Amino acid sequence: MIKPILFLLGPTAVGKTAVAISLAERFPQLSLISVDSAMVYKRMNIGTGKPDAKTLAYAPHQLIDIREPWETYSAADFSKDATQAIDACHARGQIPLLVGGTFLYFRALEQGLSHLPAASPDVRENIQAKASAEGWPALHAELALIDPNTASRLSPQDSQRITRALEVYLLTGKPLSVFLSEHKSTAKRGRLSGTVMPFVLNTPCRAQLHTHIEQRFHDMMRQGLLEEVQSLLQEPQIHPALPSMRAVGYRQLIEYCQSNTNKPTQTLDAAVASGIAATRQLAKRQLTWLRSLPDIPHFTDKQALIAAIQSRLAPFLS
RNA sequence: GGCCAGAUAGCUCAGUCGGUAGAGCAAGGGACUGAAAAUCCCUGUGUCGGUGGUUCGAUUCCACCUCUGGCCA
Repeated sequence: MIKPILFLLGPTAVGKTAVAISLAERFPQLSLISVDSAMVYKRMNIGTGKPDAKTLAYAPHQLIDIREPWETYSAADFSKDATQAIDACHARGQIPLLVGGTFLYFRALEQGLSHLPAASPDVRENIQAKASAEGWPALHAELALIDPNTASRLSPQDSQRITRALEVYLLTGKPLSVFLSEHKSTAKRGRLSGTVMPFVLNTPCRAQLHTHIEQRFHDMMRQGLLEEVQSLLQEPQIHPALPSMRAVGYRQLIEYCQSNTNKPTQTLDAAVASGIAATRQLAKRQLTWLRSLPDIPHFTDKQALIAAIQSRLAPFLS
């Protein structure tokens, strides 16, 4: 008996959520699971394009609102949570539909991750401190001594990956590249208990996506995105360096709020414009992921996509 | 109407003491293993406002014109 696992992926602002919700309305057997690194955060609603409370009430999404904004979430957390959610879903006799635009999460879920140590805030803090004193190239050089393989594929400026590679070594005494090659040799794929059926919702053309992005950002502003950001900033545990606060739109409005408290160095219009640009850049990176993913059926029309998913699903809907 | 300052990449501007030009941002392509809405790599031909003049050669100097700001009437 095949257990289907639907994937619906696509760039931001193409309307994935709308498709997922209309499928969920049509087929009660479907159960939605969000694949989104920003929607996991509570109280980050408008800027993440999260469905509103009313929608979530009749089309519940799992893996939304599962973290505080000052907490972290990771591809590994997602992989574990999503696997669990999928299994639970199958156990109830439902079909999971995973929707989102965080491609690393999809990949981690489908291909698995190496057995690496979890992030350590202390270690990262030390690395960060050293970097601000000596610069990233110095740490890159240090990495080259302990893990030349990893160092050679990283830019001397790639703060995030240099941090991670050093962290893995400091925590285990083993180079990251060794972990990665072990994973490759054991090739533990297919730990997902089910058959992945992926679909892509794409835009007919880039210009149209850009238009949607711009309109959507203005809609978010009308819905009170600035107020949402301001009220998040009120919370004592929240500060701009958090991963959650670096999310597209939030980061730019935070910069505006902060420049504004000291001296008005930036206009709100400028902040909005740079938020829109950041969203376009996100979409561009997502499109790069999509191009690297072979053989997934693409749709630019929502109705056609819904019909395709429906027919793929037909054998499983009794 | 007069005077002054501008007009150079999609935007903001730099520059060429005359040898056809370059930054930031935007944009495009790519990478991606516990922060991924993150982090990083690569990509710069544009009637240098228009028309004439000087010159071997003008985006650069000169004249006129057009447009935009500012000041004076």
